[in-house]
Amino acid sequence: MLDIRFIRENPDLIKKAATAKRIEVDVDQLLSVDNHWRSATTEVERLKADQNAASKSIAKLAGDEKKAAIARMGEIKNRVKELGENVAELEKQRDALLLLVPQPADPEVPEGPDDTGNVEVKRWGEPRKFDFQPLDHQALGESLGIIDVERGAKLAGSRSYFLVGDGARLEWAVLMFAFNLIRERGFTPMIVPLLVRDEAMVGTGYFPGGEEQAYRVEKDAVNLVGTAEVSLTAYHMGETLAEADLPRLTAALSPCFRREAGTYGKDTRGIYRIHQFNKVEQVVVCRNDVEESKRWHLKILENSEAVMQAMNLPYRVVNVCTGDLGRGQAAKFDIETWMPGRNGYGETHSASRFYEFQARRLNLRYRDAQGNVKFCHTLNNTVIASPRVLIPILENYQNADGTVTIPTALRPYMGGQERIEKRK
RNA sequence: GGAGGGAUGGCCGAGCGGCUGAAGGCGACGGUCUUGAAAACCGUUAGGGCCCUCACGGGUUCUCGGGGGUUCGAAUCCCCCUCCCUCCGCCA
Repeated sequence: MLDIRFIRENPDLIKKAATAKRIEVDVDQLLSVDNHWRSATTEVERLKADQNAASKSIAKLAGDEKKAAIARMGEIKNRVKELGENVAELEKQRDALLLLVPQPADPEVPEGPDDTGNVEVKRWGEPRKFDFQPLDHQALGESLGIIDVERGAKLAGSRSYFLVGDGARLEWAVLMFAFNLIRERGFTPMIVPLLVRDEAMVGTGYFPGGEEQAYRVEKDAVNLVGTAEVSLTAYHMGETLAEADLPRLTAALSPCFRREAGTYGKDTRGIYRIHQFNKVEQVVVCRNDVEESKRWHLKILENSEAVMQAMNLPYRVVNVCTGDLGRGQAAKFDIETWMPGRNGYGETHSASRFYEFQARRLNLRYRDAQGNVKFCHTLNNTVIASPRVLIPILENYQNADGTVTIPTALRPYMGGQERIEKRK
């Protein structure tokens, strides 16, 4: 959410920013409703001031004089009520529109229509040259007996899967490796609620707009999170922190749930795009300082690069273009990892910075050294998301005999095991 | 799931229809005192919105868990919701 005052003063900037992001928003409608709301507010408040003053004087009166004064108040009361309802209605309309206004992309974000406009900014590692015909993760997983998509679909529908034996163990290994790494880098490990109220979804910017992507438990009016970002970022929702408490660095290991509505037929092979996965997520809540936000953005990107480097997986970093940014993101870097089965890079991480966008919605603030209350800045990035990351691991580490070598960084989490062989 | 009790400012805690945006205490900050500090004393100490102002600041309104209602007037009365506590039941 943006400051309405900023929007009032810079409507054209907001319109341009929305166009660049390919997000439809009626700024003129918002400002018109806002204008009506402001004049109506001024009017009601004038009336209420009269009312409050009269009430005070009534307290001092007695007898007939008091009765007469009270009788006179009836009319003003009705007008206040009527106008007050109007103000409340306008405010509701305004707030609904305000939630749709996007955070403008930062100047260094490339302009572009969709992910084809993303700009590669870094490349690490060399894609492996195979001297045999490599398999993709699906074929590998099937032949090794560690990924079972067919049975997943049987009882849970498409985009569901089982990990079996060393597949399940590899998943836990990669998650624990990442969870430990991020802890060593100063992030407090957390286990978080996965079913959250609408407040948390709205606060982090997923609602309104993302309702179709979330599983909802209607009976209890809660939603399954698509990422622990929601719970971690909303952790201090409604609080005013002390500046000394910032930055807050947290990380969670959690299941994530996504309906993937509107993606029928896309990425249907294997476990690339699925309804349920596990992820270690890192979240930063810092002071209201653009330069500091940018520094943290690079830091959380580096944290995740360290994970991929430790596993020696080739990847590239892309600066996500305007058209591919979400409503709240000022800038985003994706890490795309080399996946031989796709003969290309596939997204494995997404590092976002929001400035105040989420903090305003969450009413997440801090008191600075001068005693001023300000909105925090928030950022987040994937540390590891699995089983998607099993794709590059299996595909890059496969051997001619059909086995898969386990990356050395993960072996301590698999009892020292060095390779995955066909399950007996 | 059933029966009760509760939610007040940074914290503790009083108030239980008008004199209360809120006593008192603690904490924090500023000052007096002191070579310095402590103690003592004095003072300051919530947030949001709207209007005026270049600004300093001023006016006004809202906020005592959240929403609605009663009333000329609500922290105080009524209803709904959320959360916390106690007891009973069920259960990983």
